[in-house]
Formats: sequence, C-alpha cells, structure tokens
Amino acid sequence: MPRKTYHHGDLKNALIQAGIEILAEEGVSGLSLRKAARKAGVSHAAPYAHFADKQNLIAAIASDGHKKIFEQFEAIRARHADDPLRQFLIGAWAYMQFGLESPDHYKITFSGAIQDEHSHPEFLEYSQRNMQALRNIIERCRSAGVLSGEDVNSELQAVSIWGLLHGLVLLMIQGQLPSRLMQTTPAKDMLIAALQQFVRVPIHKKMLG
Amino acid sequence: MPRKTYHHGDLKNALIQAGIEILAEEGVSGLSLRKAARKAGVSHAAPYAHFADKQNLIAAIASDGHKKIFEQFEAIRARHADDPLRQFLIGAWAYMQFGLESPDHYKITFSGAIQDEHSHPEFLEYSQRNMQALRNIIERCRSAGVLSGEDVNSELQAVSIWGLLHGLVLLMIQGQLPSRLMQTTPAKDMLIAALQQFVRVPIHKKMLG
DNA sequence: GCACAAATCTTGACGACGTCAAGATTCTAG
DNA sequence: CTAGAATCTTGACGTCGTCAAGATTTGTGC
Repeated sequence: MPRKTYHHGDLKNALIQAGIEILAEEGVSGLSLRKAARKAGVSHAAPYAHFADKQNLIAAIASDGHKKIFEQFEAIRARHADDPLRQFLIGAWAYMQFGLESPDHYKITFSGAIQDEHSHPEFLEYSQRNMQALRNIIERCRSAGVLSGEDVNSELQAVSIWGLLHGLVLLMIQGQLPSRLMQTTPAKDMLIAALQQFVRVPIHKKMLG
Repeated sequence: MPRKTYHHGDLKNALIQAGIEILAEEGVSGLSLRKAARKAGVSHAAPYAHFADKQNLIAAIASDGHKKIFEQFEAIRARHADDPLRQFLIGAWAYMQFGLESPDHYKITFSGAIQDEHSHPEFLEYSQRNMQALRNIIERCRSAGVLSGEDVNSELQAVSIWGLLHGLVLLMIQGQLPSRLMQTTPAKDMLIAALQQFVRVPIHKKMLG
C-alpha cells in the first residue's frame, strides 16, 4: 500500500518498529536496512535520512531493548519498594523473560551487534542506566543481608550476577543447553538454581512473581 | 601468488585456517566465503566443493574452537589428576583466556553464529564433549566438598557455572563492562570474584595457574 | 505570501556478498 | 588406459550497504 503523502511523517520510529518485527520474524541475520524500508513503505535509500548507516539503526533498536528492560525495572522497584530481594528476583526473571520472548531483540541489544558502543551515546546511556539499576538493587540486598558472598567487592558481584544472567539467557535462547534439560526443566527453575548461588535465603518459585 | 597445481591439495583446512585469521583481523562481520577463498588462493566458488554453504564453514571453525578448548581441558586434567578444584579453576581460566585472546573465534564458537546446531553433528559432538568435561570436573569438586551450593541439582549447577563463564567472557570481549572497571581490574580478578561464589575455599590468584 | 534553504524521499548506480550452473582440469578405480 | 568422481574456474543472479543526483515537501526570514 503506497502511502498518500510524499513524506512519511514518522519514518524513524517506523523503521525501528519494522526492524523489531523483522527480528521476531527472521532473526538477526534477516535484518536489513532495505527490508525495514520496504516494511515502512519507503524506498531503499530513504533510511539514510534518519540513520547514517545500518549500525545506527541497530543501535536504535538496541536502545529500545534497553529502554524496555529499564521500564520493567522501574515498575518492579516501585511495586516492591520495601523488599530489595523481591526487586532482585523479579527483576532477574523479567530480564530473562525479555530474552526468552524476544530472543533476537535481546541478542541485538546485549550481545555485541554494535561494533563500537562508544560512538552511540544514546545506547551507552541506556546501557549504563540499567547497569546502575542492577547495582542499586544488589547494594540494597547486601545491606539487607540477603546475599551471600558479601566479602567480595560489590561492583564485581554485580558484574558476576549480570554475567550469569546474560550467559544463561544466551545459552537458553540459542539452544545450547542439553536438549533433555531444556525439555524437562522450566526456565524459572534454572534461574532459581543459578540465583540461589548468590542468595542466602531459599528461593521459592512464587518469589519471582 | 598463484599456486602451481590446479588442485589445492588441502583446501578444506586452508579455508578453516583462513577463516580463523579473518576473524582475528576483521572480526565476525568481516568473515566471508569469498575472502576465505581469496586467502587460500582459489576462486570464489571453490569452497562449495567442501562446504555446502557459509553455515558449514562457520560450523567447522566453531568445531575447531571447541576442539582447542577441549584439548586444554584434557591437558589440565592430566596435569592435576588428583586435584579437582585446580582442574576447575585452571580450566575456567583457560576458557576465559581463549575468549580474551581470540574474541571473534570465541564468539563464533559459543555465541550462536550457527543457526541450527542440530544440522551440524560434528559441532554438536564437540560441544557436548566439552559440556560433559565441565560436568565431570564439577562432579568431582562436589565429591571433594569444595563447592558451595551442594543442595542444588548438579547439572543445574554446571549450567549455572557455564552460563556465568560464558556471560562474563562475552561482557569482557565486547567491552560492555564499565570502562573504569575494565582498566583497573584484571580479568583474572573478575574471574576469581565470580568463581568464589561457587567455591567454599578462598581462591588465590596463584591457583589459576 | 513568497523565495529559498533544509529536510525528506526516490531513482539509479557501484562493489561485495552467497549461491548456483556449466564447464575445465585432475585424480582414481577398474 | 579410460570412465566417472572430485575439484576448481568462470560467469551469472539476486540481495545487500552505501553513495550521488535529483525530486518533493516543509519551514524560515522577510
């Protein structure tokens, strides 16, 4: 359906949305500027008015991923303001769910599709905001005395936890875990087993929301 | 330099090696069948005598990565046959070092460049062999009583540890950790902080070999 | 209200890529 | 020695990222 106006009106966002849809339909390798342009109903070179190159579209899509996670973190923080452990557990589960539900959007957001993060300040800012949110939660958990390993530097502990979450999500969405395990063990149980290593209190399934 | 014989002689391996070099020089996004062919001194379609498509070359390169890791695991197991904790710590460090020294070879091996692992049996076998090696080490560590979290299922613990290692390596080689942290903290220290969460005994730097 | 600059979009081109088909060359089994 | 298999080359096709030139629309200063 050709559009009526010569100008699209909101092409930049349309391209980002088209890109996200392509990721869901065809995965990271199926994402191309030309396909996003087609989906938005414009010619193949139109995106260059809004994105200097493909990397910049990817950075915008990745920033959107970070933003979605951050919004969840904020909502969780508000809903469980007085319970840092719940913030931690439910936040971790929300993070994992984003990966499981939108695997390729997750990959493009967190797994190095951006060559030089330093040249995409918007992405960098969103990324740091999430890192800071995680650190805050962990700091509060430590104060509450619910984390084990309190002898290690708290920033290093945050990195460890993020690494664990990130690695686990990637192994899952890429089908790299033994298939028998994937069929018998719900993701939530794997997450609990992993997080239990960092949490002094026993974690029940209900605690993940 | 054109070669003397019409037949290359060992093109399959030459393409794999060329691919690994390209990964080191230009990264994952610079890897192409045509470039590997050029590097091996053959025409652009010659690779198709040995690899059905690009995915199959990638799978071969990834298998090589798995093999390199596995050989290290075997050597470490032999050298510290009576000390499972050392096997675990030194093995983990070797794994991380492969990632740090050959980041793009690591990525292609462990980070989902292969679309459908099920259709590359060679890769699958190497991959499972490494997973099994990790499980064996962890099992022996548990028997020796040096791991914490012995209440969780041992396979889930193995997955957690692999996830932690994998995630940490990826965050490092993709520069996703806070830059201040990366400059001040050696990789070995980050690894120790992470592994300490799983190990009852205090880990000293020397224990990583 | 109008000329003109800026923003946006189209068309057309280029080289690189993955892949296939047809044919040339070499190896190997019988 | 010969026929077929394996290997390699050449040439083609469609897709892609990107750039340049030009068309269309929007916005701004007067």
